Amino acid sequence: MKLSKTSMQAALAMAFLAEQASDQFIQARQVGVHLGVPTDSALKVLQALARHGLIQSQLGRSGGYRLSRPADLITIAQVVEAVRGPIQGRAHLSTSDNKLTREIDILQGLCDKAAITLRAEFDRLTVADLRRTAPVSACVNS
Amino acid sequence: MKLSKTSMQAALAMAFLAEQASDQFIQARQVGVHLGVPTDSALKVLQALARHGLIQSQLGRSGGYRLSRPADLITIAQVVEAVRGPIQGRAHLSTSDNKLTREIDILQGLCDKAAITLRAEFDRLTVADLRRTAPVSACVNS
DNA sequence: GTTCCCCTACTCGGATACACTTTGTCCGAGTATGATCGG
DNA sequence: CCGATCATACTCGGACAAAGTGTATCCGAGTAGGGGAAC
Repeated sequence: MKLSKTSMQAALAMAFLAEQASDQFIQARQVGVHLGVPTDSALKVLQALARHGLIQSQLGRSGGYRLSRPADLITIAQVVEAVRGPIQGRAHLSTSDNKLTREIDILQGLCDKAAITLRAEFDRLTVADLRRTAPVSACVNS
Repeated sequence: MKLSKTSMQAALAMAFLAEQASDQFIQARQVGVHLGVPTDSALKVLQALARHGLIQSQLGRSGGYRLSRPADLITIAQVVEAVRGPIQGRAHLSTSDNKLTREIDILQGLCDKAAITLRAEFDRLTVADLRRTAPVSACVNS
């Protein structure tokens, strides 16, 4: 399984916001500097996260972004789904007039099941876990 | 999780070869017709499967392809890895000079773990299972 | 009848063009804060 | 001293170009089997 660049940026941005005071708004510019990406790119990610309610945005002169709830209540699965859409199984093949529907259905079912397993895996890790210094394997394993 | 078009074609081609007599060579043309794709496309898939030893190829006038071992000894994971490369976790982000290495490592570990889980899921289903008429959920669940 | 040669049908492997997804960048519009100006 | 107005700094949302990945198609080269001709 691979995490796209955008997903990584989203997770790292969330970790960055988690470091700040909970009542302070952080500007997209600062997030971009921290991630080493242009402000526009950071903005895209932050906007997606805000649309899904993971962070709050403040308009105006002293605006910015902050977490909408404690970091340990936000899972990586939620972050990834905010920027990549729902984690779900898909079997890419035009279900043409062939009689292969049975095999395709079986493979589709396999994809669905794998997606559920995958999402559960990503749900075990929270944004707060990204801040811990100790190896996180135990958390994922538990 | 999603299965690419190529992966689906590979799995369906394997299921098709599993239907044939075990000592009979099937031409790429026939596989293509069965899948509803051009012969060239089927050829690409079959060549990849042959390179990884999942099927045997016979050159010459009456050549073709056949399974190299019983269908119940070939898992979907092996088929997918033959055409898509190994199933492994990757965190797409340039590990620049930032001090984000800890967070990136944690996310990379999560990807690796997810990939292992995913591969195990795909290893539970064999090519022979694609031929069964009953729903295969039980197999995947067990 | 036997042997040699050629012809055909197929696979092999790379190369190339196309399509789709992902990524990066830009622009106009809207909003809240602070400063300024007039009463 | 107080309130209205303007300038500023930020977000919002869409649109668009660029890059990467996956997909489809084509071509020349090589190989095994069968048919035909010569002996």
